Amino acid sequence: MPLGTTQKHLTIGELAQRAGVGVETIRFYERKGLITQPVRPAAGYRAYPQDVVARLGFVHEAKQLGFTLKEIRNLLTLRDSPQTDAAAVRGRAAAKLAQIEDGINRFQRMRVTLQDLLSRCPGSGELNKCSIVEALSVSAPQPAKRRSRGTRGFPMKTIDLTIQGMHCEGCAKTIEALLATEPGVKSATVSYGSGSARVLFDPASVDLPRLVKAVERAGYRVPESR
Amino acid sequence: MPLGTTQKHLTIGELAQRAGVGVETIRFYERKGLITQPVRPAAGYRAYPQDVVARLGFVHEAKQLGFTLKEIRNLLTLRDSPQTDAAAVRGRAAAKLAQIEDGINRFQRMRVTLQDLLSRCPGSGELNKCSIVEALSVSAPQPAKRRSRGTRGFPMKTIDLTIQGMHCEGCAKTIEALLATEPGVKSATVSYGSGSARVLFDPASVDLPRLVKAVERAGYRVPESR
DNA sequence: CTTCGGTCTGTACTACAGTACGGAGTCAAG
DNA sequence: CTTGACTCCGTACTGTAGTACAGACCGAAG
Repeated sequence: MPLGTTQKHLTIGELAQRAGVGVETIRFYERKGLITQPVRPAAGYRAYPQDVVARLGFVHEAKQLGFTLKEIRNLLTLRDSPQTDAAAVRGRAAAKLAQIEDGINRFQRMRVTLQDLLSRCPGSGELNKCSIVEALSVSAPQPAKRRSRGTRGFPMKTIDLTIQGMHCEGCAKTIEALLATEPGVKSATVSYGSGSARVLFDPASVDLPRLVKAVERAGYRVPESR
Repeated sequence: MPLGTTQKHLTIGELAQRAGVGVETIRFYERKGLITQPVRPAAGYRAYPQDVVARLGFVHEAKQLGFTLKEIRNLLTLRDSPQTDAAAVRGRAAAKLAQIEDGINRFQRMRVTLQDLLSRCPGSGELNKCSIVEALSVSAPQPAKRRSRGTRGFPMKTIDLTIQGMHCEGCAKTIEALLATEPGVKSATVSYGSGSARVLFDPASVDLPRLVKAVERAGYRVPESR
């Protein structure tokens, strides 16, 4: 048995091991107020009660959900005080959800643009023919601030299109990217195996014949069945 | 007219204005190697040719696509040398796309968990009845290191699963997110209209019965056809 | 000729989540 | 009683993308 009287207490190293983090991290969390300074019986060595392991588990889980350490500290403070109402915690979680959804939307926009650029860039050859360099070189920097979001509320629908003429997963990827660039299309997945495309779109603004034409222009066939 | 002989050259302030960034930012980019030190005719003042505006536009656009400044510097270096092949740029863009898709998946997993927690937490009342606090308090930290990347090279395949019991697009979204959290699943799209899920997965690591079970646990039926 | 704004350099600071290190002290086992 | 592992504290450093500021210098207009 190490120090800390019985097995009722843990040294910082033991705690770190059980919590799956580094020793330095625990002291860092202490500085940040996530865990309180434990009692120090033996010559200044920290002696932790076991429930701190669970506390660190809480920190770990909350981190997985995207909470920052500062937010986790607040969450823990709420949890520690018995008169806290669940609504307080719920509110924090809802706010974090909103943040995450914002993040997803930002990423999704990048993804669509990149897919589009990739689909139009030849695999090799002269640089100035590459859509990527070209698109980025479009100099349209705003001297003033620009704000213009929108697209809240989602009456999104899904549709499947049969596609003929694909000969590998690569073709599927190409069509996917191509569809994603069309106005009104939120996302598109194409399966080579089943020879079909699934498109998530806004029925108010999408132009179906246009989508079909775009796919056909790329060298594939879209039978008019649906 | 300010200094810099004619309007052929810009002072740092003018450049900053046209590019829509701060003066400090331009000098910061210079330190980072994104733009080269311009000539200094008048008493050490930087005099920029106009094409630097476009260069800063490139930086701005690339940032929007998620490239870091370091990556943008490499992109610019490629663009600056005439013998660069488009494949080099394409490769960078493809890598960034993969990173972004990773990010989307991570966020999506957070989103699902948070939505789930929120749906089960009462709007108010005693804290210990709140699913959020409860779920986070589950102490299951790994004592050992967990490393298990891999997944480079992509023998990804697509599969369609029939799903019964959905009653709106919301159900589809739920299943989508749920599938995305399973190991080996790269992405999943579910169509309420056609009652099926399309899963992009790594055949080497995915556990199909596990996926089916996950969907069934959520209250839907998956006929064993395929 | 003075003043006001712009520019110069270098360093320090922000947020985020840790990691690393030096030098000292301590614990338990051989 | 020595050795090796552990712990202490404080500070400095990582990477990302800037922002802020001090003190000096410069150019043009009143």
